[in-house]
Amino acid sequence: MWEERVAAIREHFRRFLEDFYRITVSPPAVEIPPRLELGDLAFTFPFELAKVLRRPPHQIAREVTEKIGPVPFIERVEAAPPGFINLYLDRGGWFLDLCLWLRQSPPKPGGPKVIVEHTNINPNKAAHIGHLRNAVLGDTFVRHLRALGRRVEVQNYIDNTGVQVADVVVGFHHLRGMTLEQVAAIPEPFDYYCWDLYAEVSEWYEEDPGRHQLRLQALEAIEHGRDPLFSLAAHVSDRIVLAHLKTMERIDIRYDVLPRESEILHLRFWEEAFRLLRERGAVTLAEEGPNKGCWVMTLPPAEGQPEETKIIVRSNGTVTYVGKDIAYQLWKLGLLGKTFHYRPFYTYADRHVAWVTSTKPFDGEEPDFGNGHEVYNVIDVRQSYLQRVVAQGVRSLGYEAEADRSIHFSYEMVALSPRCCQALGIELSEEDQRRSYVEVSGRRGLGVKADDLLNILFERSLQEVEKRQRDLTSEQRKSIARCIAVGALRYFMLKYTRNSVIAFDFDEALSFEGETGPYLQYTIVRSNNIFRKLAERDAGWSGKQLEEMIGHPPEDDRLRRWLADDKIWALLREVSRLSEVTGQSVATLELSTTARHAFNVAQQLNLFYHNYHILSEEEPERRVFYLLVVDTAQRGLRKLLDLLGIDVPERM
RNA sequence: GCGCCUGUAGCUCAGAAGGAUAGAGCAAGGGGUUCCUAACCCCUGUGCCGCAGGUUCGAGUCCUGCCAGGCGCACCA
Repeated sequence: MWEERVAAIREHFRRFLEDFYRITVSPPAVEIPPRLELGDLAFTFPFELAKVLRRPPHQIAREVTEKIGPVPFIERVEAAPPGFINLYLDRGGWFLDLCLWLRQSPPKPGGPKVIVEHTNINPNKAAHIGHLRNAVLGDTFVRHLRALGRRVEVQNYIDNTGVQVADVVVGFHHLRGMTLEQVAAIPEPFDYYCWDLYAEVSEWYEEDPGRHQLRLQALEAIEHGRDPLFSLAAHVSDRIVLAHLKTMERIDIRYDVLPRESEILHLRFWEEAFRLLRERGAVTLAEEGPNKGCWVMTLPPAEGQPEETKIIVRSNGTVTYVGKDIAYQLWKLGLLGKTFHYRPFYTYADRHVAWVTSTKPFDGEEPDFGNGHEVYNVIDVRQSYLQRVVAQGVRSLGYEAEADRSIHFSYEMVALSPRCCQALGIELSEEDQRRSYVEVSGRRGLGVKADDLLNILFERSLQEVEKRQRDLTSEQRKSIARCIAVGALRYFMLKYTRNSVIAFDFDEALSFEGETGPYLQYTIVRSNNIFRKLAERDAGWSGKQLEEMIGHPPEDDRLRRWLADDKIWALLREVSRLSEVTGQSVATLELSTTARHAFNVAQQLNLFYHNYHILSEEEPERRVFYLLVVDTAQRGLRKLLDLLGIDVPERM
């Protein structure tokens, strides 16, 4: 509700300025004053107008406030030195509109399809905290888009034929000498087993670099379907993908489709893309120089820089990673002219199905994936260069608009703080000790596994729940603890801006106090108890009283008087910014904006809870008003938590 | 060498598209529960906003230079 209203106010001022001063201006920028005494909105245009009109800003501000007359949604307008114009909202009308707005049902999905690709973990080891950041950002972004009524498809790309899987296959076959049957008999958690094996293989290679030959052989066997390595690779990657899906399901993250490298290969996506690239001159065969014999793409030169070229096809005829990625990106945009078949891979607890790509038609109805109007790739910042190359590939085929709609949702990595390394018993080199953080490395087995972190969070929250909820069953307490663990984790991953490196620290990640997920959950649980107690104590309470007050507010000026209380108004105004803030989050891909806003609302609601004792309020109408304030704030906060993927338990 | 990012309180981080007195959380110290859950609330202190110039009525925010740190720039994925 915020943006339309503010737009109307700005437009009102724009018209006034044009009529009154006979000038042409765009709607003036509006901001929120630093303190509530200074109003709810503020203009600074008098400072700019001062130059044009050659008059002091404060004089202009005073003149405008005197002459503007009634402004929609605004109760009064004041000029403040040295030239601000402060607007005070009509609190009563704003509040009632907010109550109604929060009762609207969410928009139905429609319009052009948006594809969001996230998670993309190599299927050769357990997921770690870095992957959690990716998945949480991606999933939260998806929730934001859906809340805006966008039609969203969630993809999780699986590189099941790459070196990382090959390395684990080498580990099983050559290092361990295990057969497929023996590997299949390894008990869960299989992804943990592979985590260790992967690190072991990496070390084994280093002892004798000649062993890298085995990796190449494995890659070749996997690509050409030669057993036993091919079946081993399929077993490893399928089983680990399943483990990843289950890990992510623990934090309420689901996927629609898993496009796999193996099908991209077998359906010859690259060959088709290569044909297009050659036909349209996007890649050229280098006849001379160091790249002789390679097909290269030229990147537009940065100003004053020499032209850059990127090798797409090696001189031995094999395609590079970027090349394959361009083919895949073209498919996502519906520009390849080829597509996959699909079969169900995993059914979630809520019956939602994650499909996986296939080369053969499915015996039943196949969904239609890909062909997105807009594509977001959630990948960490280290891939920025390659993502630029991919977009350039699309662009050089002549798809300018599609390249612009190929968006890299980049974010910084999760690293390990020195304290965290100590806690994990990791010995650091002298070089690493000097750093403020150490990069997570699957190859070195350096990292915190996602499931381990979730398990610790669960245990910690269970301890807290057990302290407080003695009368609940063990199952109920566990369910609450799970909910809290998810809230803590997701908020932790979202509270930082995306280009801030998270130096992972157990103390911070496991905190349930202050700016944390559990604080947000607790705020709702506690305020919700007011309504529960009310229902227990007051037989006449049905909740209808709230609707009654919205539909028929007191006819005298009581509502006005109640809302004159800045402590209450501050809370309600903050809640009313919901759509503006989340819109900002989507526009800037900065989801921490939503997270922090939710925290602000929670802080204000806690303050209100603390300062006003609602159930013992004796004046009945005022009590209903207080209840409506709590209800409104709670609805707003719940919407925000939905966007963050944080559920709220009944008690905690 | 080139490109991108970061530098704000003891620590971890926010700082609306330049605006009014630079904020949160944690940590430290003190206080609050016969009451709707103390996973809460209140009080207390700390800032050459990396440094130096510039643009502007106004700069933590924009520009230039420098310093420090991180990441990227393969016929690896």
